[in-house]
Amino acid sequence: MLEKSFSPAEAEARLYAIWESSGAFAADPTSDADPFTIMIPPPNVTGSLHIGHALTFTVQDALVRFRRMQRRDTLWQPGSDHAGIATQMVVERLLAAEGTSRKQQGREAFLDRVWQWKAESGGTITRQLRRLGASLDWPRERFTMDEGLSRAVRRVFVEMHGQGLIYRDRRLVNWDPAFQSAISDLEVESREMDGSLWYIRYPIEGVPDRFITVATTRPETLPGDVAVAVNPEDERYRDLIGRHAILPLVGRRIPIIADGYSDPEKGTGAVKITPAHDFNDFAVGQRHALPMPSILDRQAGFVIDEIAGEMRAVEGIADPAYLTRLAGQDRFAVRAAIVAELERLDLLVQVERHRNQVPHGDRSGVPIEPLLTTQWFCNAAELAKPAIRAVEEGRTVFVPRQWENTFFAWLREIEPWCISRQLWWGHRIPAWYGPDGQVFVAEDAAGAAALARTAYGTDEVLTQDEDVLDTWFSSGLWPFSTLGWPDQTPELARYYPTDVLVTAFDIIFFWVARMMMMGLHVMGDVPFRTVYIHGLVRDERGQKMSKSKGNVIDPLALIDQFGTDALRFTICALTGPGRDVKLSPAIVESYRSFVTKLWNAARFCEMNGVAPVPGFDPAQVKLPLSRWLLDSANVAVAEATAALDAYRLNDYAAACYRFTWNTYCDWFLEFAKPVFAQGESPEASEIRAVAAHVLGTILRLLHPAMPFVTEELWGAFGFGAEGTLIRAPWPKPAAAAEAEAARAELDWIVGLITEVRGVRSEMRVPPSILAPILLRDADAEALARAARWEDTIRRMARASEVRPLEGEAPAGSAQAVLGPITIVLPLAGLIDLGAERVRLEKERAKALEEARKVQAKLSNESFVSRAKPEVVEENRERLAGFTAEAARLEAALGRLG
RNA sequence: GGGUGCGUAGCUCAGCGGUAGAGCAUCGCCUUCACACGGCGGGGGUCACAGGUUCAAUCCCUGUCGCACCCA
Repeated sequence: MLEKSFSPAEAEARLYAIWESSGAFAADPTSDADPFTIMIPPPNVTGSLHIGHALTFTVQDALVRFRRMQRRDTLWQPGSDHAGIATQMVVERLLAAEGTSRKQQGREAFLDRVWQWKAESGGTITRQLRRLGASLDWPRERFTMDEGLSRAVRRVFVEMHGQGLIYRDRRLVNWDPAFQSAISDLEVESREMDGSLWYIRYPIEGVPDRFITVATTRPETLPGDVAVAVNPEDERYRDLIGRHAILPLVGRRIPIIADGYSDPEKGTGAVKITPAHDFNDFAVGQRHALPMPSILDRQAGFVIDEIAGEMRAVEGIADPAYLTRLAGQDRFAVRAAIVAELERLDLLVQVERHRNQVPHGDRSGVPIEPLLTTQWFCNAAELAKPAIRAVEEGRTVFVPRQWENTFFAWLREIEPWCISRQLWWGHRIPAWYGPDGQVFVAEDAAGAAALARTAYGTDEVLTQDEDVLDTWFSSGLWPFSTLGWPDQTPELARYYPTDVLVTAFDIIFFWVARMMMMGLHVMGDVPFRTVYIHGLVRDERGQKMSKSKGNVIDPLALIDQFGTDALRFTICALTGPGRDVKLSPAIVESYRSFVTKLWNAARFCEMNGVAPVPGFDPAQVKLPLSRWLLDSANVAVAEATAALDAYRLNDYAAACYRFTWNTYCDWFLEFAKPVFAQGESPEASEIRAVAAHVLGTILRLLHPAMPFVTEELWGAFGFGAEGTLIRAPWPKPAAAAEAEAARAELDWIVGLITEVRGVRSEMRVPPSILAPILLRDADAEALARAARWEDTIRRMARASEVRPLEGEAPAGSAQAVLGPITIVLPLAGLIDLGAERVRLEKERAKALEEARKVQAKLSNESFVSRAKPEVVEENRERLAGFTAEAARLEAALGRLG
């Protein structure tokens, strides 16, 4: 016997263990079934399961379970990435708490410590994914720093270096002073800040008392200025072009140049140019072949080494000793000092309050400093071309389609990708330097040594590049490195390209684009055929969840409270393509009712002897009720399948919900009750068999969304051994015999019951009072149906009997119109005849209003002549229907007296 | 500033040329032997606004307003 209620916690742990230990999640490379592959977007090894994970992994698991049931050889590849910066931060914090540091420990000891941390704490999210029911092929779990994946990284690096797609360059990069590492454009977020715009006047060389005033948000970079730029069209400054200004505080002469970058409308129309500390200025500097002295170091402290030689004292304008004293100070202290000195020298014209966008490191949270350094770059523009083409040609398709524009927009104007990071945790760059600085790129030290021997003719001491690669470099290889590449494994041949990548839009640039570029370059084919982009999880007010807002919802807390199935079904029900999901505990609680409803329906079945019948053939059923249910189930199966095929999880959930609750529970089981009450009869045994069959269909349909409760019921009913629903075949529609007739009959019964219930409820007849149902103007077929279903009608419509009306309707009856029939409910003394008159008049008015609208349409000459004939015909029928209904209601009113 | 998406019942959303729908919430009745995490019934919408196309517009087009997000 099923327990009175479902206990999620107990069932989840038990069933997951059965699935996992029985190998139910395992892909089978030797299978001859069609493969279906999803690569997990590898979560950070430092991560723990948050609600966004719950969304994306629920979607993935639902798709995987669906395809597995469709007999596909399913590989859902698990794993995590090493999260260079995040992980290094975590371990550095640990060291700090122990009173030591990364630098004190040294590289090797530090890396040992990170691996130790990973072993102890790194598996959090993989444990949590099991609670979500995720059916990942765990024995295949990979980590981006695994030896195999590291080998793939080295191989790709070496190959691409050989092809000129990876190179060293001295460029301006986004420098994170907190991490003291370069970061990529994507790891920078601009934040709007309250700042100031400082107007500073620079004296013009050789023109006493003439100044040019520049406006800047970053006065601290002034010592690095190498020019003042004005727009060539700007009349105000035309005569100054070609002259020189004297750089305040420094004393160096800098040219006044003409460049379109300078916007006459902004500030004063004259801008200071600091190529080593601003991306726009860097471009100007390149155009005009200007020097690029740096005045900030890796800690964003002030340094004068590169300008010291050109500092000179100029009376009232520059004093080298002042700048020298500032050396070593932080950029913000230097800003204050420089502003103060300019003010003292009367070179500060004014200060305006100014809102500006300040780039910040997305992880460190500190302002980013553009810094001129030598780094490794990847020629992303070149790699982007095949990726763009693949999407243009539909070899990879985004769902929903509009995200392709986002993808294109970013790839079409992509900058070189800075792939080196000044960190220790990550894939060390496979480049070695000879004594003269010559670089040798090889997969290992021996390979580099061989190259060096060829170059030098002797064995020289080589030192490996200190830096590591951007984590996304290894993540970009994920779809094939996890399958064994560079080895040509059976898995690689079978599962690449993968079928679908599931992720949120915020990761299109970071990861999707990089996998596309790397996959096409290395494998010569797209990494996935479909990219399904889902929304983000928000709170019930639509706000993005964040720790600082305090509105985060912990998925594990929801699971503890309501069960995994409730959370998963909620997510499915709310996940339309590209739609954000607004989640709250209350909504999960309300969907838990559905889990409970399913459980109770099954329990009711069990109590009534419903059990799977071996060899049951749906095509052989005779009763209209059986045929109607099977036909309805076919519709549900078709809807659910189509919705999952189209990644419409919400439609899938709704189709299952509707069929289970509104059809199976509300009508079918109610209709079945009188039959079950008969005990043993051929009729009852057919209904029991059909009930079991369709319950099995429901369990299979719902399994991708609610794996645990469905699996539990599957086992309890003996549809299969415990834990085998996960591998049961996905249901297919199977035509029910004479479904049309069955549907007509059941629809009529449903209509009759609904009408009677409505009248009784509106006339406030208590359910305890039974009243006859008298049918006026009913034809033989209707009367036969009423007779066949009398028990059911009596039960569900609170009727004492159902029979044709003979003679006149008893005085004081309530009436309702059902097609050509008028339903008469003799309730003299029980109802308020005035209220009944009002009710009937309202009904009649409604029918007349509808008839009037349709009539108006049909009276329109151009409608009749220009609309499609079937639409015109349809409206003629509607008019006839409403007119007849109004007439019957009119007659009913007449009978009221 | 450029782009994308969205404004439909109190809330969350579906519909997308011809009858405006669901879930939740709400109201009324019902402790009927699966389920009160329930059953039955009801109310509730000038489909943001203004033009246009069309026999017909919530749906297509244009513009306006509002909200959200992305990029600069």
